[in-house]
Amino acid sequence: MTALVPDLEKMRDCTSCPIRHKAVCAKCEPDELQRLEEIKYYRTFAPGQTIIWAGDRMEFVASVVSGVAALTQTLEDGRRQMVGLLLPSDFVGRPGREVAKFDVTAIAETTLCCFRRKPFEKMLEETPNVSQRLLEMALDELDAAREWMLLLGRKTAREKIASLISIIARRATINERVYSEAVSVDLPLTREAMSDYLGLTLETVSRQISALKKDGVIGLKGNRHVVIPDMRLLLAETGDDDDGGALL
Amino acid sequence: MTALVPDLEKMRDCTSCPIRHKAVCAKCEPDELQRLEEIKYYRTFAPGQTIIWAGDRMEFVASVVSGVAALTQTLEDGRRQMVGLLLPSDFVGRPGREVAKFDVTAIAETTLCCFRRKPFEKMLEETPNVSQRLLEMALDELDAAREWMLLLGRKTAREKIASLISIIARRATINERVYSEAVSVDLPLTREAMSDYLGLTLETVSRQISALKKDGVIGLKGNRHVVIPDMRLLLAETGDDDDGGALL
DNA sequence: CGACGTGTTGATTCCTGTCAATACTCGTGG
DNA sequence: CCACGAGTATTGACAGGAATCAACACGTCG
Repeated sequence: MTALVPDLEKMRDCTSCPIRHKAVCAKCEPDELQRLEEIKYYRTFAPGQTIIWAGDRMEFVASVVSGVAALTQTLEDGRRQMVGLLLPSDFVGRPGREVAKFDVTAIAETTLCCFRRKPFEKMLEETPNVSQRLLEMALDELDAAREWMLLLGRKTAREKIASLISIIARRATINERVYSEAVSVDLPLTREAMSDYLGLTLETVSRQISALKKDGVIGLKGNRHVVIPDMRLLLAETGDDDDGGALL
Repeated sequence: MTALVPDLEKMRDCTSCPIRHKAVCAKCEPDELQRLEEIKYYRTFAPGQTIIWAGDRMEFVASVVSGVAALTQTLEDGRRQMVGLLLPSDFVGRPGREVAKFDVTAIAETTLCCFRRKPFEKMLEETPNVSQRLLEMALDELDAAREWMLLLGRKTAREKIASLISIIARRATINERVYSEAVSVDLPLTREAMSDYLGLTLETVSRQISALKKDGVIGLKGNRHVVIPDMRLLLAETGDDDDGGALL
């Protein structure tokens, strides 16, 4: 496991950062990177560890460098909904807000590149390359959130599962896009995390995964590894139109 | 009705615009406003009229000046989900995207202040006052979308209705915040539009409204007008914690 | 008046949640 | 080495809430 954790010492230098060209700093010039380096520090969280509690004062904003984290909300009686899945290069926190609105929890071991909030907000004002990149990212997030609203509001349990798997598969195979060939993917989520994400119970998640397996749409190798014999079969189960619905 | 429609001629001048201090132009200096005036034009849409179809080329982005519009998504078999409710000062369209991703439909008579897309994108790059304001608005929208995800994924039909009414009531009474006194509100939505927003059928919406009425949580004056004898009663039905859940 | 859009209410079905029992996986420690 | 336990996952029985199908009421406009 530790092999996947970045060497924090080496990463003081932004130029060798794995998310350099995708994160909020993507558009920065060398002198702007230097300013960022002055206000940044790294933190690593263990799986299951809470990064931020809703209601906490936000001392920093951050980029996810590696790992997976969840943005969740909870109703007073305990019902929980994941409202965002944070992957490497995603941004955490909301500039201009004092107090966190959502819980942030590490799902896998997760390393953040944190920026002290106040200086970062100052940079936002003075550095269009940062604010413009953040704007792009926020608009992308907004589109993703809206896609997810369709899933939560209108899709059946089976369609939700098929959508989730196809999204993960799609992201895992961005490069090797051989459409009709078998693809195999690791689910970075437990059944419970999936249920939080999809607005279902974990029992229903489990049942629908079993059903998709029984119907030959997917195969299972262990609990977290999925084999997709024919992506088109899976996409046909998502309820989206044939272009795959542009989900993420 | 026409009394509510702004006089388009008078509004060539941004300084007298009703949304001047809330829309994407809120932070602009006089010279920047002038640049905006050069690329803007007004359009008015009748209730029910489609403003943009998903898949259309986006020729413009816009601010809602008056009225109400809906951002919706549709599954191939016709299931529909509203993913945004656009009120005066809200922004329509996504800079940097060629093709619209969602349908935009006028619910009431709606006037837009449209900006030709290409020149607007150029301004975004050159005018931090615009891009920073748009960033703020996008982050607010993102928070609202995430609140809505909790509602769609985890709330019961009754809680959804109570949440919707309390949000509308809250927005309608921003100034006169006498908490325990009766409030009355107009719902700007049909039952069908509510069902699209809440991820329910219109029958369920109707039934739950009747149930809340029977339980004395709300009163009805005609179909579109709601009286709330005690806001705390209504808030207790939303499922949120007692602070009202910060929904919008 | 009749037609249409809108809204209400009823009967029934079925999908998903709930409660509960049972496997499986992976460490730890005897 | 195996037993034990905690965390995770599967499966079953059952109940309940919302969807579906259908009939009917209300208001407006021609």
